[in-house]
Amino acid sequence: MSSGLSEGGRTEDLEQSSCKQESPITERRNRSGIISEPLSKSLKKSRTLSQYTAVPSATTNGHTDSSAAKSHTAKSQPPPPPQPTVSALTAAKLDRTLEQVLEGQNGLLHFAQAAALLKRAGMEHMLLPGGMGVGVGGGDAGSGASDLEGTSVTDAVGGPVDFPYGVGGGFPFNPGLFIMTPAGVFLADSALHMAGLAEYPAQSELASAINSGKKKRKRCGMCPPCRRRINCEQCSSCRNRKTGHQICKFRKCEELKKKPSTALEKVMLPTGAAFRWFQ
DNA sequence: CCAAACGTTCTG
DNA sequence: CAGAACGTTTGG
Repeated sequence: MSSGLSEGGRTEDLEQSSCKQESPITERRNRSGIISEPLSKSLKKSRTLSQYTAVPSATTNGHTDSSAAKSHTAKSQPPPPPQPTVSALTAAKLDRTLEQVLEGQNGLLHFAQAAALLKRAGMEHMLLPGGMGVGVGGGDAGSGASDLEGTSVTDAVGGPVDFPYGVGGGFPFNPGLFIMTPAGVFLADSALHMAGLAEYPAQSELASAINSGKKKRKRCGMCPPCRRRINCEQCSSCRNRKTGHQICKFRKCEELKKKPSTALEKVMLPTGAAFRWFQ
């Protein structure tokens, strides 16, 4: 599969090549090792929504579409900028704090991510009543496959194995741990406490913070610009990085381009269909 | 402490 | 209004 990823014949220059260390191009890295600065690491670890939502369509076992998911990710994307936007699936490491996760999604928590967190916190037994073998927490989470950039994230996290909602004929997580709102799914406070993560800001806090526009927003990590991993080095932002302190224009998150107020209104779950606890 | 990048303010 | 510059926050 390593090579089968070629997106139909796209000119996979820069972006893809970064997966394969042999980037002939300017692998310019500053002293912190950033190659043309591929986003903050935290983002690299986030997962795309499609990774979760792609499953339901495949009825029961999501194993079917590793390819479907792929084409899904490579959504139509106007290729205005110099480089093509390859669906560089962001690496998935569970090694994140709740806050990071929360904020990473504009304050909304992917319940999959929440689940992962809870799992890390040793709550898998509660999440998975039947104790279905979700072998995540163990190996891959920590040592991690450290980085499945470009590899099929499906295997890593969010895949049917990792995140088997809908697999065993039902949602394996305890609904009570989550709070569903039109704006997304949050982790219930009780869950936070149980997981020993209560110290993290409650969603309400976060939400309000975001609402008031106080808190610095973060990239969604899912939009094409976010998935871009290299700077164009041509736009004004790139050229004026010294003084501008701005991310490459082509990498500027679409969510962040919007006004903070409208950002929250946007539901992260396209249809909400993915969250039917009862079915 | 430093780099990266978001938000705000300034300027054309 | 768009773009540049600055101030500030955030994460390593």
